[in-house]
Amino acid sequence: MTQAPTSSPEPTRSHRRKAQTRAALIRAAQSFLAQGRTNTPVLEITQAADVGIGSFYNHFESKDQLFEAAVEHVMDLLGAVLDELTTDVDDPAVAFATSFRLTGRFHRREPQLSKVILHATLDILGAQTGLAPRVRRDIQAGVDSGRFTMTDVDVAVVCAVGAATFLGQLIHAEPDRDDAETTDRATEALLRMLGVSANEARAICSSPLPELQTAGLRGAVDEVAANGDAAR
Amino acid sequence: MTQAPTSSPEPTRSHRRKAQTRAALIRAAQSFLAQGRTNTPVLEITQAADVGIGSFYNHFESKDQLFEAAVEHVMDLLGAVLDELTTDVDDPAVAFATSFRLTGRFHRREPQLSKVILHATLDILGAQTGLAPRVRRDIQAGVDSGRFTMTDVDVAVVCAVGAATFLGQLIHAEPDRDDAETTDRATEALLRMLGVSANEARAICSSPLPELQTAGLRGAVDEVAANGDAAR
DNA sequence: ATTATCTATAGATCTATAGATAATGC
DNA sequence: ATTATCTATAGATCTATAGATAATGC
Repeated sequence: MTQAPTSSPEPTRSHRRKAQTRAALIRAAQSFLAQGRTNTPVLEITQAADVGIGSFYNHFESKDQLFEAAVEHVMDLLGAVLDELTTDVDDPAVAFATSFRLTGRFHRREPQLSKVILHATLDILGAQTGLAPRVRRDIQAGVDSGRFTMTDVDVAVVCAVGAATFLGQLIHAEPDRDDAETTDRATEALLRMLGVSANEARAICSSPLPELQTAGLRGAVDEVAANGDAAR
Repeated sequence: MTQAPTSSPEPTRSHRRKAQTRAALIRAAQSFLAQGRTNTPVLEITQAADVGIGSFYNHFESKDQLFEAAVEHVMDLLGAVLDELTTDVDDPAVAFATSFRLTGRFHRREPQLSKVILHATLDILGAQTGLAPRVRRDIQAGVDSGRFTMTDVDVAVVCAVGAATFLGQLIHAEPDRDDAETTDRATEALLRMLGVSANEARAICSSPLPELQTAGLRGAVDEVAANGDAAR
């Protein structure tokens, strides 16, 4: 049991229970979202979450609002994972590559969470969290420092984020495919697109990667005590 | 009025009227799909199509089936447009670039149809029609002939189709952006990614493009006589 | 005679709340 | 005393069909 020294630790037991109910609803919503079943009745969602239907309306005004929160939660989680594993990377090319390579592996490691993101494709590009803002930051830094020769940041971001998203689709569609190898090839291609030499791109994408660890971060993002996971 | 010498010309008047009803339902479904309003009640859809609700069940078994047909219709239209304008292009790099550049312009030229595709993102990659199969064909040809040095076709397709899709999002999100210029830059970047030299990529994307004409093809794809459009 | 359309609506389904119950906080 | 939960359900909404109407095909 990782007892994370998490952000807002919800002082009272009542608060913790409320947060658990909310987290259970969000988890249930994610499982339906991952299947694209967005017209699932509220009652069915609350049953999957194992809470009374009345509790739903204590937390959310509508199903859309719940689904929105469920997507945001995954985006925040992915963002937290990427930040956790890319601190103190100075070279923008390596920073970009690391985020991209980790995201590719995330699709296989956390298929349900990945599918939540893929089913909300239209939110990815403009989101303030998740992969897109980090890709933008790294590409901008690479352009500013002259590391990248492709200077249209908007276009570069669109290509990279689109590729990351569709890469997820490919990884889900072909369960036998080697996700790491496929992802690294895509990363390499994108680095070349950005203007990194073929040799260097290959070297960057062959370098070791920090271990993708999502489980420990869930609680932190949920702002829910670790025992929330036991219910699953 | 272009009286296209279209495929199945539906001999009797009765057949033509039936096809019109179906086309009206599909057009209405597209306008809701473009807004992402997939839980719109059947009655509201039939009202938008200006047909009785009973007619819906003459043509489709469920709303999902209608939406599926509506998406397929757009994919077929885009596919027909691309084929129309890329016949007798021999160089795979030029063929790829032409399809990609035309698709980019399609987003601005036919925003509603484009949005139908973007809201069905998860269908794009695996579709048997639309951009994806053409991109795959051209990239495969380029790899086979040695025109492209990037040899992982699956990965290349994922990057290109993802970029084309998210490019559409960008073009819709920023109405003042020059769609042609933005698209050509993305195409150029992807050609470099595939292994075409920077100079050549630039030359290909600066070369003239056939005029994108979608209106004339709608009827053909609808398999509906030209007067079907008058009702709009 | 056949076929596609239309309107009206029965019955199914879903949403959102009222009111009861149980637990916590002070 | 307050707060979050629960169950039961009124009322709203939606689906899908029955049966009537109108037009075409032969």
